[in-house]
Amino acid sequence: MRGKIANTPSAPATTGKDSDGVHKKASIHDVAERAGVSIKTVSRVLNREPNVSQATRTRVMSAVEDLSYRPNLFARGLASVRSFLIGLLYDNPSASYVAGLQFGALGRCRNEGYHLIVEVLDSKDPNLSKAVQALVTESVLHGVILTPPLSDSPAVLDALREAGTRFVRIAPARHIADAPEVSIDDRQAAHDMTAYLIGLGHRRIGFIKGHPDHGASHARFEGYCSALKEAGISFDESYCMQGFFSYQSGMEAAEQLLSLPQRPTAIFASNDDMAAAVLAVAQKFDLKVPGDLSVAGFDDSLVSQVVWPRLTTCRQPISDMAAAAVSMLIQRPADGALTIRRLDHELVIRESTAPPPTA
Amino acid sequence: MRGKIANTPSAPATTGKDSDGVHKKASIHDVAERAGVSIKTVSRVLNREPNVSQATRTRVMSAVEDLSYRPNLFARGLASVRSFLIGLLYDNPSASYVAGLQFGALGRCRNEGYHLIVEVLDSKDPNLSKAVQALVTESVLHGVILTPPLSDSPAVLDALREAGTRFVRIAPARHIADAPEVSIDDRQAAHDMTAYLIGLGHRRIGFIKGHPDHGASHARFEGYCSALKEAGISFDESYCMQGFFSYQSGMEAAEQLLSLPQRPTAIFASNDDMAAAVLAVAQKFDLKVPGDLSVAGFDDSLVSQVVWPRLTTCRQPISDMAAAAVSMLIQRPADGALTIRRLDHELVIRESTAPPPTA
DNA sequence: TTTCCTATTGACAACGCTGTCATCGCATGA
DNA sequence: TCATGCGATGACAGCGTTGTCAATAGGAAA
Repeated sequence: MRGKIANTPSAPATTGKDSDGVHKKASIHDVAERAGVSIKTVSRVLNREPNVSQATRTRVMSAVEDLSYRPNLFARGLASVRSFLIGLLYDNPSASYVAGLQFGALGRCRNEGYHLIVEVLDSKDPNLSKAVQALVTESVLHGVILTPPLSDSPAVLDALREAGTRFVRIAPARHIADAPEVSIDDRQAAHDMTAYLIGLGHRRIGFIKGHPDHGASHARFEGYCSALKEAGISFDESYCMQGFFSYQSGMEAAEQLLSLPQRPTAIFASNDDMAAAVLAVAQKFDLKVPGDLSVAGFDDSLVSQVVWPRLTTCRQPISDMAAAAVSMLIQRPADGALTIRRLDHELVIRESTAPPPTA
Repeated sequence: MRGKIANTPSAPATTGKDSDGVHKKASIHDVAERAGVSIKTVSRVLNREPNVSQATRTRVMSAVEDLSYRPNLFARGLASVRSFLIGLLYDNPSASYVAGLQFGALGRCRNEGYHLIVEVLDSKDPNLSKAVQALVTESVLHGVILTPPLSDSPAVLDALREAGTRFVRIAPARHIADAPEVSIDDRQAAHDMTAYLIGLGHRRIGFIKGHPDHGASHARFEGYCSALKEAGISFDESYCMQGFFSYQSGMEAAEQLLSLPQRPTAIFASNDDMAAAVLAVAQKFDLKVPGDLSVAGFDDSLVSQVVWPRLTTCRQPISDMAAAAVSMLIQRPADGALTIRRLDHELVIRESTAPPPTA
């Protein structure tokens, strides 16, 4: 306030401003002084520790309010084990997938007073484990969220264990003891979708597999097979193409499927991007969707609603999964060591599927 | 090494492992001891400070290597002004836009040894400025990157200035003195696209505006108008629809445009999502693209390649923009106070545009 | 030779918080 | 009445860095 005539009415607080008009941040000492207690008591209140009288508690809280005090993240992290920082590691799957995860994680983080630090890793990098190690030693994360295909990378997993950093794996391929994960039941979901197509009357159902490095790919394929089996339809290898979750790979697979002498009346692709590619190829083959060919995807990503006809797909609650992962990270391990969290999927029926042509 | 027979040959390092097999992190003291210098000298080497002899420098570096030491982010942030943490603030524009920005920012951060902390804000939130303030006081960010529509939010800008936090705005609507920004020339880009359509022979060109809160929206509209004017085509208000960057809004706008008695032969939408919607509506109206109707988008997002026909669009180097923003944040303000950084756009011609039908 | 500089290095105090342990006051039970 | 226990509080020492300032050595200048 020096050099200025302070004619402002006694403002909400007397947080000092320096000559630049920049707020000086209040520290725990300021709060303590204002509340007439020791800094330790302030710390107690802020961390909801027991053994503080209600009276002091309110007094401290109002001092906090007045000074708009927020504890310094760095100081906290340095002094205690808790760091309030969660890492989200990914290796560039589709934009919408990452964005969805991130959104869910952020929401939960905000509620809990945590922050999210994101990091891209290259799962093909030979120095992957070094990179992970560097990351966690440097920035003392409370825990990290692993997304596919990182969820199943031994290098990453080992590095994290070595460093003693907690982690949660999203949609991993394999279960690992003591490695918490959250996923949907991909097998069941793919089963449901296939069964739905069969229910429409389809018998020749093509399938485009996902990237072999992604755990979900295998599960989805199994689900497809089991539904066929259940309906007494014999499995035909030529109806199964290897895709890689990319639009491009979807096109190639679709070209082959639709060139078959007895072409399928329905194609189930392991994700929406590839399903969208099927749509494009169908147009090229002059096939009407869904009149001549039904197409189903997986993920319920933006793409599925942006193409025409809109895709029948399977919605997985990506945001909820990420939120759950954050919660698992935050909650102390003691609270019932629930290591596998499975969320519900949902079939989303749109215009790209219909009964097969009555030939 | 207590309680174990150390028969390993003198391994890369003697980083202690405790009984859980978890690496104890090396601190600057360990490095100092191993190199036979004081911690301050280690600090000097790590921060590339002058006045350290080459000999000690190498000695320290090899100790760092041996112990795979990485300085603790929190301690650094606490002790110095530099924090190595950059905030990316966004308010949920399209997934691909955010993902692109984030990717670019991450790459540059990694190179510079910085980390990225992401945060979602709600630009409609009346407590927005409080939220920003809380964020920056709490976590001592080196600087933040603002994405539209946050780039133009007075609440955010004021809160940041008040807190003395540096920021860079991505694609803001208005220039503000001393507020660094990075953008493309949206006006010119839209001009180019419109001119391209005119060049194909189109005279009735519909336009779908972007969200009015986004700065780029106005600039793109201006570019459209100026290109028309330049070609001597009179501006027709009924060919201009208000959109909001969403697929839904694109559909509504397209419905209206295509219902016009004299419908346009080309439609230029302010982003790809809306352009994709135009494609869908065109199909509903039984119009062939590009035979009966040309469609152009903006952004070169994934969507533009996933629809059929693929969209002619304008690529803006989103990743590069974010990377540039990071650089601007990191580089000291003294280094030539370059506050506006403008990157190049690029027209991407695909299958959704062609000469108008020869009626 | 002596003096002065400069390049190199180190000791030590922050930074803002939490953990540990000591202290105080008051109610309880013997 | 006095010891005992417990709830409430505070003093103080770190956490792992960087900033400040002092100390030392070796070379140039006088």
